[in-house]
Amino acid sequence: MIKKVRNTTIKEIAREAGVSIATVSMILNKKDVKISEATKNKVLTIANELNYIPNTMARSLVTRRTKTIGLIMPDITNPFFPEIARGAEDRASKEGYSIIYCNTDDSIAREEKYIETLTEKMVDGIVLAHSSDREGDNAGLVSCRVPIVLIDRDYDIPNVAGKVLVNNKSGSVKAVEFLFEKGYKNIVYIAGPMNTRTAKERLEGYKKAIIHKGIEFNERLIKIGDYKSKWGETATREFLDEGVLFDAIYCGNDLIAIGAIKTLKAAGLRVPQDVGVIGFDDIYMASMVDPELTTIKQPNYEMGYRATELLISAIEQKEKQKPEKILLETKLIVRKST
Amino acid sequence: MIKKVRNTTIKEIAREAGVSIATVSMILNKKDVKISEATKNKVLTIANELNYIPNTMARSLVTRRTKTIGLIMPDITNPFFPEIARGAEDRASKEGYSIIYCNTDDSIAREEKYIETLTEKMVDGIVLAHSSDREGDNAGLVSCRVPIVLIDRDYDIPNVAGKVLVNNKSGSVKAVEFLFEKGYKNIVYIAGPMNTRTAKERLEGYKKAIIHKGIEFNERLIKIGDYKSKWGETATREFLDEGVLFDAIYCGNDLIAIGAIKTLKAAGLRVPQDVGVIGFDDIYMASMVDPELTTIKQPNYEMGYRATELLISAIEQKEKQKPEKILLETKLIVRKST
DNA sequence: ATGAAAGCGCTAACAT
DNA sequence: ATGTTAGCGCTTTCAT
Repeated sequence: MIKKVRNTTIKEIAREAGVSIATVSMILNKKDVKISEATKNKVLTIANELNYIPNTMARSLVTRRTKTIGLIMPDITNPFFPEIARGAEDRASKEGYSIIYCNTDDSIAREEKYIETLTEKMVDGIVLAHSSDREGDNAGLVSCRVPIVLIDRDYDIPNVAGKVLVNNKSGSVKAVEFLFEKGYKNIVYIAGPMNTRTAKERLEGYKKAIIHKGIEFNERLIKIGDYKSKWGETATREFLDEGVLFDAIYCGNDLIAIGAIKTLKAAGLRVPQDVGVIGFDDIYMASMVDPELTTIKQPNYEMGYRATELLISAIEQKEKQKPEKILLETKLIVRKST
Repeated sequence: MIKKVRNTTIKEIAREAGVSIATVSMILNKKDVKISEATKNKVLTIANELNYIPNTMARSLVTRRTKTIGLIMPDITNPFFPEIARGAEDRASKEGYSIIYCNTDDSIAREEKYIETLTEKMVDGIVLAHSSDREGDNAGLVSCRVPIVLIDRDYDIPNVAGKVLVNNKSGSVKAVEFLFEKGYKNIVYIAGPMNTRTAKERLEGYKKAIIHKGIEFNERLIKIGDYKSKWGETATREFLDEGVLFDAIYCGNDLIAIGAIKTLKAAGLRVPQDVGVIGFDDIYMASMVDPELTTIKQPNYEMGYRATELLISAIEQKEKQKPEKILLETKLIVRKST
């Protein structure tokens, strides 16, 4: 192996300065409760001259902390995650923490393997970001011995130190109200699968908004399926075939919206002139794929940032506190051409 | 601080098995040159029962290796990098390495800070991915004591263990030949800044391709500017105003292409019916922003993957070898609607 | 105000 | 085939 040049050690500094290693250690760690200015300066100068860099391994071995955090997510290549990752890294580096990042492709096996690896590497905590709801099957997490902060998920495991969630309900309200403001009168909703928390909350928001507008809720106005563009196509087709009166579609997520637009255009309808479409900017970050599309954007950067913040505070807390839950608001990103 | 549950140690295993810690260590590290099957099994069983997880800190302290790699890039949020990061992580985890990732925003100061942090954390090597060419100013890198693999850059520093580059010239040839195949006859080129290696190589490729087609190269056919969409707009405007005869534009990168298309459309020209446009899928990953756009895509995933591979081999090599240089080919991604 | 010494958990050379 | 031992570089009581 390529030999690594050996670093200066506190031992060398101690010898050079004519003091003990304990003294050097105290000074370098600013625990200089009772150290004379003279020796302090001497040691600091020498450390600087010798270009001293502390050996984190040695330190971690005794302190049992590494100032490293694990970030587990399905796939950094999915446009949903880079912002989360960036937010996490920004917050972490601010506090001197580093981030080890891991892609699981949503595989439980890989997740468990990573949790073990991260444990070996002695990370101080883990930020966990999933793409989809997934209940149960958290064996790996449950046995994990460091604090965990969940992003966009709301179930309980023993070591959750916090959760950072998105206010899906208020996001839905924003979307529907935007369509009303734009002058659309009859807004239908294509929802995702109701076994997911997000879909439930988004539906609630839709209902709330139309009822608030004085419109009676009617089952015919919504269609429940999955978060795929194919479903957006199908559902839109069904609305058209059933002769449901609508001039705008609110979509449970961006994939559904993409499908809906496709069907509308195929049917000779113009978007947004004939039919308004808006969706939750969810999986594929439609705002990036089509900067012209109006969407409800999730605060991904902030999620990563706040989650990491929560985690660090849990790590550094003297006492274990009850898990904190942060609810972040979405942002309406308006189609430029409207 | 929240107390971390203490792990099983080899000492405990040794006591339990009635052997010495050295024996346990050897067995667990598969350096079991001369260990009886009996004790080997006994130790392995006990280790398993006790749910033993090695303490990487302690190991690293003596081996001086952490099985961790640093990945330094400008910004994971820039669509150019997630694929690189994913490629790197895939290759790394295959070999049991973890990746610490760092965003520099192309700031030298941040880069140097990260190199110091990574050194403290004792990473075994660094993969460095810049967004743009940047000559000189490599103080931080030069003094770095672990092997470095450069992505998409070709300058020399003492500890480069390798470079993974893109074949820009052949990529240009591909782009121009594609336009010829599509029936376009007069292809002009809007280039980026000639102080960058990429721009130089791409221009060479353009020249080679049109000369190969039997067309005489003429300075009026190219315009040199920068890698921005504004420049794409301006240059296209100039071509039109000067009355240069063209039916296709090859753009030095995707931003330029976006600008070019904008100007063409404003001038009432249809793309690709009236004018063909193709660009190098460079900074903003046009293929993602507009899946319909034909582009020359850089092999980003592969860059990350191969760079990490090179790095690992450099790390594990007994002898230092001369830096390896890998040249990767681009891929033509054809507009779906053509 | 400073030093001595124990030990974090492990590897590796050397004994036996 | 297995055990003994000396560190790796640092933090942290406990003395002085």
